[in-house]
Amino acid sequence: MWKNGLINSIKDPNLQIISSEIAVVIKDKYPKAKYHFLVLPREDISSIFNLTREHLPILDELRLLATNAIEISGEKEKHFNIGFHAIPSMTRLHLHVISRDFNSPCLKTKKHWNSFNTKLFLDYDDLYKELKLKGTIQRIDLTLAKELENTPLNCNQCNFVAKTVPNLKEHLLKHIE
DNA sequence: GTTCTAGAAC
DNA sequence: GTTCTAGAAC
Repeated sequence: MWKNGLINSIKDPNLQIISSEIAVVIKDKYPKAKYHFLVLPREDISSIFNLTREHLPILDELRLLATNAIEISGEKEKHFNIGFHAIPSMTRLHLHVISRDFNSPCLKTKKHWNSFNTKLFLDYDDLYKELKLKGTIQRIDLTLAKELENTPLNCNQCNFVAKTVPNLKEHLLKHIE
């Protein structure tokens, strides 16, 4: 089943960037930017909705490995989005670590873009705070989710609004030196 | 999550 | 006529 793809990827040493006793960093199979890593716990936590306060130390570890992976890439951490999808498709909790260029042939749809550039993307710090405060992560409202998926294609680096996905991708190239 | 592709949009 | 999006996949 495709939903289990990530769990198989963890086991493949060829895909691993770095790992610890607690978690593993792999390259996303379909990277949506120049750098796109996933940080997954070894513990079988299926998604953000299964998290409790007991897992806060694991989140700390995921965040630490995210920083390590970025260091290996040679880029600056401020050029990355670090967080979780509010509506994950694949099982096994995974922290996205993605460079803000979004320059990749695998970025193809409006939903792809909006999943990283609207409230469909939960910043690590915000999720961490919610978990600490409430002890659980609230599921996003389905109607709101649909609205967010259909948000106009706003550039993440200026106030340009693209008409189509190819139009956005062409525009994003201007922000790359 | 992706692939495929019908038909909408241009 | 070509580009682009969006829904089914048994």
